[in-house]
This record gives sequence, structure tokens and C-alpha cells, in this order.
Amino acid sequence: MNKPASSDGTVGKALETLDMVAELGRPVRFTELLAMSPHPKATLYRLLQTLTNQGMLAYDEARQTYSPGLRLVRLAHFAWRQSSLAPIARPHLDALAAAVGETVHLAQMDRGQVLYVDKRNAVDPIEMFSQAGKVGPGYCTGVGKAIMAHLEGEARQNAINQQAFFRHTNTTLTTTEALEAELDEIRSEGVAFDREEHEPGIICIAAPILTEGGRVLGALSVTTSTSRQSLEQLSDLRPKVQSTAIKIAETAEVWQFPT
Amino acid sequence: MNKPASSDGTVGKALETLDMVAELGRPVRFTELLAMSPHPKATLYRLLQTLTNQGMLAYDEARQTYSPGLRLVRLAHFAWRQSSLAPIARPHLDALAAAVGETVHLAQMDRGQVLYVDKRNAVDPIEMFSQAGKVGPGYCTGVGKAIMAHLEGEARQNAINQQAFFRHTNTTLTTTEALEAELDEIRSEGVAFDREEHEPGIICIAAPILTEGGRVLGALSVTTSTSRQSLEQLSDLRPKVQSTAIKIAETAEVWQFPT
DNA sequence: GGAAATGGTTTCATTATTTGAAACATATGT
DNA sequence: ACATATGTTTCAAATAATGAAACCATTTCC
Repeated sequence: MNKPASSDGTVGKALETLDMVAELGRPVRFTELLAMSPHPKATLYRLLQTLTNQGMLAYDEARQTYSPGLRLVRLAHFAWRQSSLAPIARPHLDALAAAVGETVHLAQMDRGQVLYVDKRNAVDPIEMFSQAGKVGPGYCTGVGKAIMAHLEGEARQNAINQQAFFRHTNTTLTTTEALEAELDEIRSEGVAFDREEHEPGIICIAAPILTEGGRVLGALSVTTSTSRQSLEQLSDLRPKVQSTAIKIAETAEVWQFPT
Repeated sequence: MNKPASSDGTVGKALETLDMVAELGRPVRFTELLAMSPHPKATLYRLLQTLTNQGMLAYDEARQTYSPGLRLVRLAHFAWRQSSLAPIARPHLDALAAAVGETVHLAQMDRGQVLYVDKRNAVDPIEMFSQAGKVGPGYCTGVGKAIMAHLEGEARQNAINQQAFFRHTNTTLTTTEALEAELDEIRSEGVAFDREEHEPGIICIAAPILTEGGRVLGALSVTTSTSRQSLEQLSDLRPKVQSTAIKIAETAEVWQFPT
């Protein structure tokens, strides 16, 4: 009886494998996967075959490499429409972006990481390179902290435990204690700031999107660089950011968005 | 020994179930799924549990409903970047859209259906998975026919066999014979037209994206309405559409896009 | 040219997971 | 309280997954 980290039978293993391929972000050969996989050759081979049959992976005959398959794009379309805040938040994000003229992000939490579900880029007519679907760390982004600050009890501990606490810059919070203190602060403050904790020169203000009952659905942020605005200037945007968050929450409530 | 359509063991069943939930496009209750599922109660129950654990489905406690989960969005991000033509085609689509001032679609084939992987809308800018990830029929869209026309032998028959041949309008092709004749025509012509076959008043011109070796990677189209342009006017765009298709193919070749 | 290595695929007896009818819970309505 | 609809758990039987090893096909090295 051995415990392979965490998995739901064969399906779990298959999906873990799919993740491995996807997160590499480039075509991979069988052998390379074998090296990082916990499974023996034959098992991995069949997992990959199954995933390929199913269109979850694409196999390039010529190069003998695997990549994530297009079936995922199709499935994600539905997920994005139904389970993300993006469709609901759209007009509000548009308005906010127009008003502040800076980059605006909309994010939700997915297994301890921040998942960006929509974005407005002030200047260029959209960096269409799929920002939706990108993931980022929770402990050193404005949206991540804003969301975590409003998680309760177990969910919060869970999220905190999943953080990597890698020191990206010298302001990055690198301990659970520091993060917890910051989250309490954010909770009472109502907004979160990213003080160059993820990337030097990049700062943001973020507000949680909270339901009537206090459940956190996601967060949104306005991001800028220290060369353009100071933290103080950013914090002047608080009313706009918060009211946008509230409007999104209200719209979600009307639409009966699942929590 | 019974043959449940087509499946790869447990993983196949799980993914089929995931598809079912996703394609309904709205939250579903257990019982509703049970009705359409080939599996007994307990089996379906556990499949759903597994998928939920894995983040492929989201379960709304309050409403007791399942929806596609956000993990899909995250996975699809990678799929879209790696396995779709969209990143490669981006500048070319931009240019074409600017030149023609009409809606431009980029599509690939996924299991007999047209999968739109990018879009330019003359007016409003795009949101990621709202357009990308959408699927449409193959037999009555310009892109669908353009792609199928350049599939060879078995692949082509396969694609044809997967068509539903539902009569959307009175110009819709509703038999394999009619479609095959049309595909031959398209192949020799080089471009495909949608003559209001899918929606009344909507017409388009589409060109296949072909590799050096004649393999079809996808197709792109310019869509308009009969109130704005006639078929004849649309066909004047042929040079622009075709040269864009060629440029995309060349870029794909340089980038070693997997076929 | 031949040997060895590399990378991918298949076999098959063993083992573990999945299965599903039925019993059990837990609401929701009468 | 009763009935009904819906969701969850049990457990022996059926099935599918496993993985060591053999196999096949290329490429690389001597």
C-alpha cells in the first residue's frame, strides 16, 4: 500500500500526466516524460496513448512529441463562459480600464494559484496572446493576496500551504507568518497592494470580489510600473477599484454565479 | 463483451462525462446527467467525484450542480499557445482584418467539427475563450469545407462521416454526395464559399492553410452579411484571403508547427 | 559493416481498481 | 408521519491497469 502523492485512480494519473505535458509549454518526447513521471515505461506509454486518442494530447508523428491537444481549448471555452467571472465582469472591466488607463486583471483562485481569467491592456488594442488561462503565484500578487485574505479557516490554510514562497524580489513575503499578517491587514483594509513583490518595478492595487455573504469569488487589480505611478498614486484609485469589484459582485449575485 | 461507442477505459469514460457536462453549457444536476449517461448511478457518481477532485469539474454545493472547472482554462492556455495556429497567425490575421474591415475567423478541425481558434471582429476587440474554443459544424461553414476539401482518403471520409447534415437553411448541403462534390470543387478552386448554408444572410469566403507538402493545417475566412456585401464582392477578396493563408502556412513551416 | 545503444511498442500473468445492484441516507413535499 | 425524489455508500464479482521483460526499429559508434 503506497500513497502516490494524491490521485484518483487512473483518471488522476492521466490528468497529472496531462498537466506535466501542458506545463512544460513545449513539445516533449516520451523519454523526457518518462524521466519525470513516477510511472513505469509501459504505464506511461498507455496513459499517453489514451490521452492522445481522446484529443487531450496531440502527438506529432514526425517529431515524436506530445503537446496539449485542441480538445482542451474547446472544453475551456465552456468553462470560461460558465465558471469564470469574465463574462459577468466584462462591462465593468471595460469601464475601469477606460477610466484608469492602466492594465486591469481579473483573477480567480485555482488550487492555490492565481488564474487570470480576463485582462484589459490600456495602450495596445490587446495583447491577444491569451492572458486568460495564465497562472501566477498567490502569495506575491495583489489579486492572490486579495483573494486569500477573504478565505476562511481551512480554505485559507490550504491556500497558504500551497504557496511556494520563492523570493522574487527583496519585498517578496517569504514566510507563512509574514503572509498571514499581511492577509489580516488586507482584510481589514479592504484592498491589497503588490509592492514590487513579484517583479521589480511592478506594483498594483487589488480588490476582492465578495458576495453578500462574504464569500470571495475572485479579485481584480490595476497594475502599473513604478516609473509611471507611485504606490500613493495607485492607492488613489481605490474607490474606482473597489466600486468596480462591488458592481461585479452584484452582477454575479443576480446571475446566480456559483460560489 | 459490449462496445460502449468508443472509449479508453476509465479515462475515456471520465472524459466523455466531462464533455457531457461541458457541452450542456449550463450547470447540471446529477440526475439529469444520469439520464443521458450510459453508466449506472454509482459509477457516474464516482466519475463526477473524481473529475471534481481534479478540478476538471466545479461542483456548486448550494445548487448541487456541476459545471466545467477552471483547471480546463489553465490547461487550454497551453494548448492554445502550442497546438493552435493562433499565435503564429496573429499578425497576418490582424493585417487581413484591417484590410478588409470584416470579421475574420481562424479555424482548425477537431474531431469532425470546426474549432475556432482566433477571430478578429471589425468592431469590438476579442475576449479570449469567448470566441476561441467555439465549435461549429464542418459541412456548412466556409472554414469547415475548406479544410475538409484538403483532407486525403481516410481522414476525409472520417470527417465527412462525422457530419450531422442538419438543414439550417435551404442552401445547406444535406447529403454526403453533395458535400463531396462541393469539396472537389473547392479543392480545384482553391477557396470555399459559405452561401448562407449555416445562417440566412451570412456568407463567407474561406481559404485552406496548406503546408508545402499539401497537408491542411486549418483555414481562415472573411465573413459578412448579404446586406453588406454580395457573394461577388466577397470573391474579390480572394487574393487577400489566399495570400494571408499562404503567409500563415509559411510562418507555420518556419516555426515547425506540428502537422 | 557490424555491434551497441537508444527510443518506442507489445506481451501476459499478476494485482488493483472499477463496477453496479441494492441498501442506506437525506432532504422535499403532502 | 408518510411518500418521493435525490444523493451516497457497500461489497462481492467483473474488469481494467500494471510493470518486468521481451521485442522491434532506428540511430550512433567503433
